[in-house]
Amino acid sequence: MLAVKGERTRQSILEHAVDLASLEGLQGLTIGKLAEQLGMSKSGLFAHFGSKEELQLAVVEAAAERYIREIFNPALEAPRGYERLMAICRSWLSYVHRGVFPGGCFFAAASFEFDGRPGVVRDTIRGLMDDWIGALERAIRMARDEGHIDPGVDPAQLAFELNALFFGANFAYHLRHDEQALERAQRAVESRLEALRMG
Amino acid sequence: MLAVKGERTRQSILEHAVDLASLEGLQGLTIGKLAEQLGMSKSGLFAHFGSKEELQLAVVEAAAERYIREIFNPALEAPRGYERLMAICRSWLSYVHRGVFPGGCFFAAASFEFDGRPGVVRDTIRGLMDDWIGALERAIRMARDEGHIDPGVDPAQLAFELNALFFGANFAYHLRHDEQALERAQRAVESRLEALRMG
DNA sequence: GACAAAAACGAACGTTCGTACTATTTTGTC
DNA sequence: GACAAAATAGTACGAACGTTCGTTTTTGTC
Repeated sequence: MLAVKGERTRQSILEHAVDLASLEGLQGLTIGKLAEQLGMSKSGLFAHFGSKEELQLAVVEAAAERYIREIFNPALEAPRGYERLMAICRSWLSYVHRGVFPGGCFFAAASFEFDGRPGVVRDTIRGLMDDWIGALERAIRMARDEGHIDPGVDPAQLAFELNALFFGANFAYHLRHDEQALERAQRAVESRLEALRMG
Repeated sequence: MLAVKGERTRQSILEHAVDLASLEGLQGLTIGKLAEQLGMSKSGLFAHFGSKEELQLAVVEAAAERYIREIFNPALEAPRGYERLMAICRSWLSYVHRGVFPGGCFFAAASFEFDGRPGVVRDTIRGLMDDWIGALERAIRMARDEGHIDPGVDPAQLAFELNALFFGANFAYHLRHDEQALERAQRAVESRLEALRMG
């Protein structure tokens, strides 16, 4: 339990705001609606952030924390190398299946929402996505350096492909209600990685 | 030139609206902003559609026409089978590169924007995406039936993977400004298809 | 060129948006 | 329990939203 009440309230606002934004988008996320759903006044909520843009930034940060907690950290328990790389992939697909964000992957949605709107929010999202792809590349490089996969593999290329499969799975699962989407992605990931496997 | 003036105006509104929506989203597309950019009155523009939702639906339809015209039809000139399948893939990636929609692929953005919002707009987008994936599957089936690729291929699986690569390319190219994104996608598509090729 | 129909306009509606203030309540500390 | 500080509420604002309606302009037909 945090020391001050303000910080506690702020966190619970953000948890709810992340869920709402994953459904309605960061633009569709509105201070009035958020305050109403939380049973507090617009101005009281507003005071925690000072502007809509600051709220959006805080929401993006909170979503990133949830993302790391739910996808990345669990996978770090797997031993570095091939296993961990595979654990990250499985973790990603299970994260969609578990419905960590009610509207599907927050960052896939935010990426497409903001890719054409210059500003701080866009820059933050881009930075986080760069971090994510970078982390994926690092996991690939580790697997390569441990001698688990073909040394000729291009980490950036493979990270691109894996991430594409994740986004594609999220799309098919959430928009098309394709129940097999996650299995399809899993199958594609496995056959791609198995083909690179060594030893 | 169309017979009636109304229809001409409607079309030019929609062409502009599609561009605007690809940048700001279908929700961010606003009647006032659109009217201002076109130098006409809000009410005059509004009268063409009767409601915001009808405008959104018309915009989605107009975007679909552009999509088919720019991606699909050109690829139909290639002979059916492996060549046409590859032509569709190339066409898709070049469509992103040519900037057919200023904010990146309209349907990738619309899919992620509306996947959590029930309603007619969402249903329409979903139907169009089903059509698109269906068309991709058909092209794959043709290539298979012509004996150009491995007869054991699962069209739905391969269509899923190709589409994922397209969306992934759009994401990396537009949000991350990864200039190599399209080449990466091209490379992934080619190696996936070449591995299936026969004869 | 007359004239009905179609298209575009201008002004206003009620609502909601983000934001700014001031007052009130709640909190943590001594 | 007093008391300053922090948190929340209340009210109001100008702007923008989608929408309605009556008027004016433009169009196509005879």
